[in-house]
Amino acid sequence: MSSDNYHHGNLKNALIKAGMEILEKKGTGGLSLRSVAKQAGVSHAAPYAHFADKQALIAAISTEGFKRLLDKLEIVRKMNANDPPALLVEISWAYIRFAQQEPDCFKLMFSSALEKEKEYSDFVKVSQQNFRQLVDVVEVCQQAGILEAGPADQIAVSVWGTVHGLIMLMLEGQVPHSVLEKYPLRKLLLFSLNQIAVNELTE
Amino acid sequence: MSSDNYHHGNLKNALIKAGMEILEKKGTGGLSLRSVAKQAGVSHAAPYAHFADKQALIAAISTEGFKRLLDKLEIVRKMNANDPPALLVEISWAYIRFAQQEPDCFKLMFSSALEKEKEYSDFVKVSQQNFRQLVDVVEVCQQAGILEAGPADQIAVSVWGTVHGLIMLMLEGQVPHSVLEKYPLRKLLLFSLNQIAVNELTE
DNA sequence: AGCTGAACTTTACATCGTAAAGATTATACA
DNA sequence: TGTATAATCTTTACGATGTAAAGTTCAGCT
Repeated sequence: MSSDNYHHGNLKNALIKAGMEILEKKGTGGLSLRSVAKQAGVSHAAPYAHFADKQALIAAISTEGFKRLLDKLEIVRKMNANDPPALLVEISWAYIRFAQQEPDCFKLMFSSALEKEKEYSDFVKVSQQNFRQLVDVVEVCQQAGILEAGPADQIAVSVWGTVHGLIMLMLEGQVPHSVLEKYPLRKLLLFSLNQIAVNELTE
Repeated sequence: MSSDNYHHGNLKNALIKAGMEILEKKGTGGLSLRSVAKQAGVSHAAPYAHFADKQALIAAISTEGFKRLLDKLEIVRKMNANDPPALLVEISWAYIRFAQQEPDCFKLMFSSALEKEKEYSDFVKVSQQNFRQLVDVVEVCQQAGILEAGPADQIAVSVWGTVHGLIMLMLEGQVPHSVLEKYPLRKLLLFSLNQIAVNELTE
């Protein structure tokens, strides 16, 4: 807090924050250990006091991204708790919006952890939390009769995959322009969700 | 052909091939320009005679991966041309199998090109070709009554997203073990496709 | 006050992408 | 056929990167 040079006090979190800032400004390409250290105002080897290697820092940044995503989804979930059709649509839409607003962070979250089978237990934990929330939503929708009965975890994977695949193809520029001109992203999402839902979801 | 040191003869393709080999053996982390050059038996700067920079080589490798995927899908498409339900299932399954067999190549294909808006026209071309094939399959399935009528390109995005998202979440280790133990991947695929299909798809 | 260990810096090194200049070969044109 | 020119490849060089090792500073305990 007071001292300047040594014992930053909370360098670990400062590095994660610095990493997210660089990710926003410079994208994945600019995310080097040294640049993160510089952004946090410490020497280039300082991160090694808190992270085993670059992968570990990346994992921590991904975990932070996951937490932010979780928070956003949670808010949407509470706001639409007693309107299951809207819940399904809006939580999916929030997922997509997050991916659009922080594309580099989002891509990092889904392209890092398994590099080596190092556990990164925080990452696994928040990932599981995310899935559990999704299963909850599915169960609510099942009880409301807008998703078919059956194993909620299996349906959750199916729904998640559909939404995740859509935004991924989008971010990678795989969805042809001709399609995007005709149907805005929100329409594509609604359409895909309607493939899954038993009753029609509308705006 | 004959001379050894200079004028390799077909270095461009040799580099692409070398890149795919390294991708299989060492994964994305081992894919450096220098390692690719060494694998092809040339000096580390030789690739610059054929590729503008590393990104361009990566794009070429991705394009080659896309071609291989396209070939596999084409074979499956021809084998199941007059059995639409099997066509839909098997071409999706082939997509997933490819991703499982060459995960690093697959991930590269869907995580590179847009780095800068450099055109990489070959990549765009083969990507469009892939989408067109998918639209064809969708239309066949619509005519057979196993996919609902409507704009085929929109449905194609939906189907592709579903399959792509499923295997992506899988490769990134996001699908909980508990789910995988209960339902093998093929079952999860069938389940997801059945969410979309109007008539039941079976084995 | 002095010891100990954690947090941070400095130095060093191998590897990376890439630029520049030199060497070698193929090709086009006289 | 001989030679200029361009294409292909090598060599050398440089800055940036990840990381190891050793040195420095500081907090807290005895």
